[in-house]
Amino acid sequence: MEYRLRKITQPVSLMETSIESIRDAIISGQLPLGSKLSEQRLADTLGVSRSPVRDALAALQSEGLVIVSPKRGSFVFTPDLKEVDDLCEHRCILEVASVCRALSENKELLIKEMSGAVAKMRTAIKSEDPSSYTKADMSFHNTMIQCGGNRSIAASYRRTIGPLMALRAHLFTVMNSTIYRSMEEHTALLDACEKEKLAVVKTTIEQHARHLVDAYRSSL
Amino acid sequence: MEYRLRKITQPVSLMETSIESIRDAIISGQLPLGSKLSEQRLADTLGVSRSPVRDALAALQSEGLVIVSPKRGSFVFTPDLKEVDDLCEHRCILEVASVCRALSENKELLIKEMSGAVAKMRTAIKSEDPSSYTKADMSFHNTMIQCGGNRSIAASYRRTIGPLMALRAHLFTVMNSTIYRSMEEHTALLDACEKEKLAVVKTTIEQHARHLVDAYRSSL
DNA sequence: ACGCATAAACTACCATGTAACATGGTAGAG
DNA sequence: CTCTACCATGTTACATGGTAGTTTATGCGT
Repeated sequence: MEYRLRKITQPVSLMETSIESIRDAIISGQLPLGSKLSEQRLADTLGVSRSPVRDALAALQSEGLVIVSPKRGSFVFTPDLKEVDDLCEHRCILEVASVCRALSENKELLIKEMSGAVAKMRTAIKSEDPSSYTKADMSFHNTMIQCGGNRSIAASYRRTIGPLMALRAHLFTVMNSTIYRSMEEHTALLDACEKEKLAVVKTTIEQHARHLVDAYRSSL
Repeated sequence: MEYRLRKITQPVSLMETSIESIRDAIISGQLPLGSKLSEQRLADTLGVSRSPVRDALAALQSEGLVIVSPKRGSFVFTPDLKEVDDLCEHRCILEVASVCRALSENKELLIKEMSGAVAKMRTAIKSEDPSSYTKADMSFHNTMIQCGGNRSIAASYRRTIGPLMALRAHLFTVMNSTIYRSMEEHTALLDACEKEKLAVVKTTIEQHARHLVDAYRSSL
């Protein structure tokens, strides 16, 4: 007999939900860069005590989304150009390495997932849904990392991509005008992967990342 | 008017001290892999309350040295072979990328610092001081990362190298027999950097990292 | 002796209290 | 007007107690 009962979802800790909440608020741009984050105010807003909020802020600090200044307060990160550049270079390195490994060990899955993400991006553009496009974009890049099969790199990528996603949201008006170029680069990257042209893969990824730096520079 | 007063160094937070303490105990092998870490016991041992210990364990979890299992307890990490392999591959990628950038932008400093570390290693071997050798080894590798000049990569490297250092300590009896080979590889790497033979740099770093995986595999 | 239920011990999670520290404004002395 | 000390306020670092979930020990019946 099979019971039609929903599996009991183990109650996630308040700290986890706090992390999600605050991270989403930062990445979505709801909390502006550099804005102050008071433990007490966040706790009141989220309806929990200061402890899980405090733990969450510490975790988000290790993700680079928050900087806590001892005895002074916590703030949403505010990168300078050098930091954005560093983040993008780091991201490129991880993506290129992962894709290379994925192509040699997991090519079918990689192509399949990338194609799916590209399709979703296409429909998002046709229906003019920037939010869907962003989601598909993130899953496209996550696919490259996941198919690489290296958990250490995947964990590092998660901790590195947060600030870039937040920046992307904050620069969205700028990025929006370049959405077609972004689309083209994704398809070019998929094509290069299918044909296993590693050099093209590398330059395409680097080009793709450079545009975020350019956008940030021009926004200053 | 100039006051002849020494600037007051603000006392480091208890959390920082706790992190250092616990990390050192893990990396030095004082706390065996997989051993249980009770907040209460650590707090009693360190003479502080549970709060800074809790914060420290959370931070060490993000470094990969500790895993906390909700409501069950915290434990020193216990990697399987795949994880060690992933860590080493990740490390190689970061080191190779950093050295390439360092060679093109900061070569003099890189060579100078690497030479210094190699010299220290040499004297450590002559005086049969494994502890000094390990320190010099770590500063050798840190130099490669620091001279790369990418802070994002440096932060990621810090979070990745911890478990490998701990493993190294736990495998020390095995590693000890290969200390001469390790020494040779470091000098070979320095030589390749001086001559800017990037391909040699890459293969040497990969070879160097592989030995840790091999040592761990043979210890199972 | 063995399986099972129950209790006890242990754990981290969370709430809250306290005190030290940082900062900005303001009144008073010069 | 300027400079200084004081004070009010806001913030975190840390301590501590309660609670709920997990593991281990224990006792009981078979």
